Formats: sequence, structure tokens, C-alpha cells
Amino acid sequence: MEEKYVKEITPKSEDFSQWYVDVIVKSELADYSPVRGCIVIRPYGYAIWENIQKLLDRRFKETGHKNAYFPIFIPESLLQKEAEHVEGFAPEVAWVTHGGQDELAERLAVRPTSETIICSMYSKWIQSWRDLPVLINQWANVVRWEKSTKPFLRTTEFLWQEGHTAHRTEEEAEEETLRMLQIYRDFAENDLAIPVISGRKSENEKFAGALRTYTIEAMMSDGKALQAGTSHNLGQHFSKVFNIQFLDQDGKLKYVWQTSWGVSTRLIGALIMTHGDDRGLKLPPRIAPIQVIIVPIFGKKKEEVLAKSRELYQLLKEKFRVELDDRDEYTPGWKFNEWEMRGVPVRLEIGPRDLEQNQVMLVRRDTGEKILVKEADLLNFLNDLMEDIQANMFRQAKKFMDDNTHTATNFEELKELLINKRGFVKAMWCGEGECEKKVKEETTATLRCIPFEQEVISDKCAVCGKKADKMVYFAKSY
RNA sequence: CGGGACGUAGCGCAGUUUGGUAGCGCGUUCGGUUCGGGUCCGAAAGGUCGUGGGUUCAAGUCCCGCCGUCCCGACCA
Repeated sequence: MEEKYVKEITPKSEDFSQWYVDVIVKSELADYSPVRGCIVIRPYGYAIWENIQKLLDRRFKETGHKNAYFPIFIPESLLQKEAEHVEGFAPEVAWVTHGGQDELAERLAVRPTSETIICSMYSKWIQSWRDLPVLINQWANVVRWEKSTKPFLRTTEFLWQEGHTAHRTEEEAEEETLRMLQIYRDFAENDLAIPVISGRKSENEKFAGALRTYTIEAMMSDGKALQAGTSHNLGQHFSKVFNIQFLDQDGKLKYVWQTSWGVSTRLIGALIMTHGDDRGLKLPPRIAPIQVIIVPIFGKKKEEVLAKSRELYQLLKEKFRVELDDRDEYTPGWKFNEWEMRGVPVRLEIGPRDLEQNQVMLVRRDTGEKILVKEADLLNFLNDLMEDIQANMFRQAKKFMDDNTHTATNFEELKELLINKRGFVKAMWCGEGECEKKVKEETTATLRCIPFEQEVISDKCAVCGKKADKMVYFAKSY
């Protein structure tokens, strides 16, 4: 057993859910609010979200998208236009019925997602093939009246981005759908150090109103799956009901092909549950609000140490997100634990011994390794160290996912693995929704995705035994 | 939304069985001390016992309703 460094945090092994909540609250990522199911994202948690926004927004812009903002309210009549869509979201829509004292003539939905209101505008804006493609993204809050909530993973109100695009052809829309999923995958793996399985959702699991839904699925360290991002090819479902038509080059009036895609503050939950340990958070350098925390050890040379600490802070802040913890009221040991709990990738200790040697002590959050570095080498060393930590965290998470991914060839095996082992189970599937439902009923696990990277395990469906040519992932999920 | 657990100082809890002056640890404030893995000593502040009703001479404690959190299901980014 690992020594218990942080007494406020329940060990992961003892109670994973409690550990998760403890980490969030103690590391000050978020706190519960007076509103049921709604959290307050505190500055440290919001800083992570800002980094997510920065890194994703850059990728969106690079692929030609522009940001815009649509209203939070959606008239009921608008929301109801697309039948499948309404049915999907109806149970979790919050309604505004009054303005002041007056009852509204028409109820307003607080957006659970913005397809309908955006489509209503697209029908106005799009006239010609020359207007296409429309590539718009919005950073927004949405509200879904969930039955049960959990900080970051499922809250009544959450922050996200939703991309909404319109295209001339089906091929173009499909290409866009896959391009954006690829961006999510790249972001999750390279910036968040979270390995994902990417693929397509089954009919049962797809977005309400979509033709096809693609997903990236991540494995949390309790073995459960988390849908970390989705990209939908909406086909012409919405363009037909919202009448989004354009005059094509051939002189014919046609409906546009659309996509939508999103990731949310749920990603913060994914970061916590993928990398965290009994000491608390563990953040990958690229997303960490603080990459280096300087902890001075005063000893008998407080003034000298403090001066050097400030000098180092000035030096580092040009290239890293760095903070100096020069608080007098806490001892170094206390600070070590505190910053480890908050997931800072690298701690820099500077004390009287180091002053004499022109060196500093670096400590890695991911491995706990302590490294003495000459001051002259510091910047270059840190650069490499950040890369190394980022890569190592991904490797560890990937190994965990691989180690906890099993294979089943028949229903008995599938059931046994899903019930008794944590993690994902790969199995062949015939494509029938009935087989999917049977797995869910008997194991509570769901079909997470039909991965792009296929393997041939056998030629028979692991559930019904009929001919099957798709390999899929099953898992219990959040 | 169903089943279970919980709600007492900022946090973690005791007190509830058997109704009778609201407690402990940590944290906080002040003074000193210490500083390479949660220093030590002293003093102090801090409570509508989740909330509303009921029973009682008397309710943190008993009864009923409601709210919230956590867990397990059903539904979902």
C-alpha cells in the first residue's frame, strides 16, 4: 500500500466514487452549489477548462471554423420540429414559462443543445452553393435536467463547445464529421494524455436526430468507459425540417448536409479519473494550470533563498506556467503534499544547500523521481522533462487501458468478463439491436463503439452466434 | 424516478439506543517557534444540530413532510 499522504482523500481502492469527489473538492477544482446538480467551477478547475478551450479552439480555427453565439432560449415550436430529436431530449429539457409575472404565450426551452435554433438561422443564411460550407462553432453552457448527477461528468448545467456545419454533399459532411472526431482524438491523446478508442456508435446509442454518431471512448482507472467526445453526421434530417436549401451549380434546389460535434467540461472529469492517484490529481503538463511550482526551503538563509526563488520564477515564467509558493505559514513538507494533491507536474525545491551548489531539486509528480539540476541547465532540462512527463502519463494510461481490455468469443465469456472484470471487452457483433439489449440487461454494460480499428476475433456474434463481421467494445460506462 | 445510507463549527466525526447545560480532532485568528515530506508551544474566535411541522414541562435525540449529498438501478455529454 502506498503511504497515505493526504488524509482528506479517501483511497481509490477503498471507494472510487468518494475518491473522485474528494479530489475535486480538496484540490479546489469545483464545489457543490446551492442548486441541485449544479457545481461551481472554481478558478483552478476553470483554468483547466480555459486551457482545453485554448488548445481546441486553435484546432477548430486551423480547420476553417469560426466562433459565434446563439441564444440560450429556444422557442418550443422550434425544438419540436425534428421528431426524433425532441423525443430524445424531451425528458431533460428545462422550461421557462414566465417573464416576470406574465405567463409566456410560448414556452422557451433552455437549450439542451443548439441544433434547432442554429438550423433556424442557417435556413435564412444559406441560399446558394457559394454560401457553403458553413463552419461555425459556439462555446456555451447548456442545461439537461438529469436524474442523477456527478461533478463534471454529468451536471444539470455544463460548459461545452458545439460545432455546427452545413455542407453541399453527403461526402463532404461525412468527411467533416470524421475530421472533427480525429481532432478530438488528437487532442485527448496528445494534450490530455488520455488514450481513446474511436469509432462509431450503434443505432441504439447514437445522437437523437443523427444519421451516424462517432465517438471517442476513454477508460477511467476504475475500468469504466467514458464517452469523451462525439461527432455526428446529421444527414439531411434537420435541413429538411428547417428548410435549409441552396441552389446548386446545376440549377437544382437541394437540402444541405449537416454535422454537429462537441466536447464538454466532462473532459475535466476524464482527466481526474484517468490520471489521478491516492495523493490526488495528476495533470499532464500541456493542460496543467501550473506546470512548475517553486517551493523555497528557507532554513537559516531565508533572504537569500527567497531572492533566488524570485529570480528563478522570473526566469521560468517566460516559458512555463509557474508559481512561487513563498507562504510563510506552511512548512515545505506541507506544501509538497498540497501541490501534489493539486496535480502540478513538476515541483522545484530550492534551499540553502542548493544555493551553494548552484542547483535546484526537481520532483516529478508522475513518478516521484527527484532530480538535481544545475541552474544553468534548468530551462533546457525542464523543457525535456515536460515532454517526458506528458509522454509517460500517456504511456501509463495506455498500458492500463490495454491491460484491462479483454476478448470474448461467446456469451458466457462476455457475461463473465463484463460482470467480474473491470475494463473493456472486445467481441464480435452481428449488428442486431436485440443482441445489444440482451448484453445490457444481463450485465448493465453497453456497446460503447464499433471501432475504426477492427480485428477479426471470429465470424460469429458473441451474443446470438449468428454471422458477424464487426468487432465492438462493450463496457460499463459513466 | 425507484431502493439504500447520510446530513451536528470551514472539514472529518462523537453525542441519538435510554429526551435534561452542544463536544472532540483538524483547520481558522493572534503571539512565539520551526523550515529538504503535512513543525512545536500558548491563547482565542467559531453552532438557527439540513429544513418545516408535530409530540413533550423539556427535542441534536422521538414522529411526519420536504430539501440536499453519496451509493445501487432505470434514463443521459
